[in-house]
Amino acid sequence: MNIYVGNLDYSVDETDLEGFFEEYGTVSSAKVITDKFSGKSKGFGFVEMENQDEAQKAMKELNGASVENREIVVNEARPKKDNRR
DNA sequence: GTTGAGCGTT
Repeated sequence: MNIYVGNLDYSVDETDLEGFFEEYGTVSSAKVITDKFSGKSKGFGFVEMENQDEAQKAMKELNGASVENREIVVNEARPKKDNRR
């Protein structure tokens, strides 16, 4: 299961992301997208979970969750190669 | 500051 996490605060990194999702299941990988030139976070990231069941539960629980004064958005990720900017 | 690469680049 590939999960998109948006509206992240810039202070949130992939370690934090993984921590959030680990509470609901096994995280195979977590990533926060950062601008390669400026090094700034783009404010979104991705989490991959092995168990789809847990992934959905995590999405449900974490979507709209407040972290660092922001409400994060969690849903299934889009295909990477098909639509990237 | 919202869907992952990277060249040049922000």
